[in-house]
Amino acid sequence: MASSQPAATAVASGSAPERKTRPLPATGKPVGAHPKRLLKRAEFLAVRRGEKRRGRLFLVEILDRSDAEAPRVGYTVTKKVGNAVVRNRIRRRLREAVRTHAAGDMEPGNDYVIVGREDVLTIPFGQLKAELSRRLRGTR
RNA sequence: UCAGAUCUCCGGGCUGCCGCGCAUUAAGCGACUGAUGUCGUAGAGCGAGGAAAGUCCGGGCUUUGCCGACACACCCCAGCAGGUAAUGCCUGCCCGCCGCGAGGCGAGCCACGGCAACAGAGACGAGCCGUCCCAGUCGGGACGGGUGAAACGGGCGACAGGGUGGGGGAAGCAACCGCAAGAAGUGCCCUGUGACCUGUGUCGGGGAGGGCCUUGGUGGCGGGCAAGGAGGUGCCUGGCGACAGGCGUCCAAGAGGAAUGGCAGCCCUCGACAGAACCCGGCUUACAGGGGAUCUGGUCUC
Repeated sequence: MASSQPAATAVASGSAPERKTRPLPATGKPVGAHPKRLLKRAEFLAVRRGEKRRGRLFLVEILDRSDAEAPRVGYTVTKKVGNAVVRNRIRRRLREAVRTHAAGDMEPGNDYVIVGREDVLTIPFGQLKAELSRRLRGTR
């Protein structure tokens, strides 16, 4: 399964590529804008047919829409990971990580669905950003 | 000072940067439009809870039904009196049980049926032993004894069915209304000899279409929807109290697959349960830690 893949442990040890596609300004201010969202159930179901990249923190599904429009992203947090407060916090952390860091790593014409797992709640935000950015680029 | 009871309040704070939702601006800036304007942007403002939860009760509101009356069915409630828009909620009192106490708990109508281990002669209807009295035969009565939770006197609201009294039409914001779009097809049945009209029936009244099967769809925009209301609070008046009345004063989340977040720094007691979804009133359940008031029991000192 995903948790047994060496990629997950590579991130935990900090040896993964740390190149930032959107360098932070000298002041350390986070920047960026939210990408377009996926909202409808049919859209989520469509993305399930695409490429799946499993990981310790989340599962990423990617579907190429074969057009040049801006990338879109949807978030899924199942009830299995916790109550409403926990699910809200996981989704918000993922959204913030995408906005401040990983949005530039998404390809135009693609739809992304990020399924958050429980560890998103506790991992340091820097690791979350790096892992998310790396998984969206597809780097192993 | 310790232990406890009841009621009540709070439930991380501050600063900076970035981000989100809502409304707003003597129309600041930009774009579009013939135009009222629309969109973007920029400022200042506001932005989850005491339980927002469970969805267990009660209402508002909406629709359904052409309406009204009565009966039945179904569901709910059950000491007495009161409060409330209303309740299964709240208050007072009575009764029962628990606690030294402050207090706490109660599923508390009626009659009938049923049940009671072990022990015990005998357990819901009878009677063992002893004494005494009447009768002086059968027998009847009183007191005492042993067993037991309970023995002519009760118990059983986590035993069952029944009755009485009181209350209730149903479905729910994915209700519902408007706009746009889509679909409105085919066959059968009943119908002015009255089909149909809330679960059923009857009566009065209304009344021209009503129903079944099949097919498609589960969707878009706006309203409902938030400056709120049976609202909180202070004082006064009435009341034991719940509460009511009067005067003053304070309350600006409003999404729509769903905003209230992320990071950094500092501080403390190091942060529990937990996320508004039409709106209120209750109940129940979850909860780290802390504050206040009143009261009870003990201990110490004077």
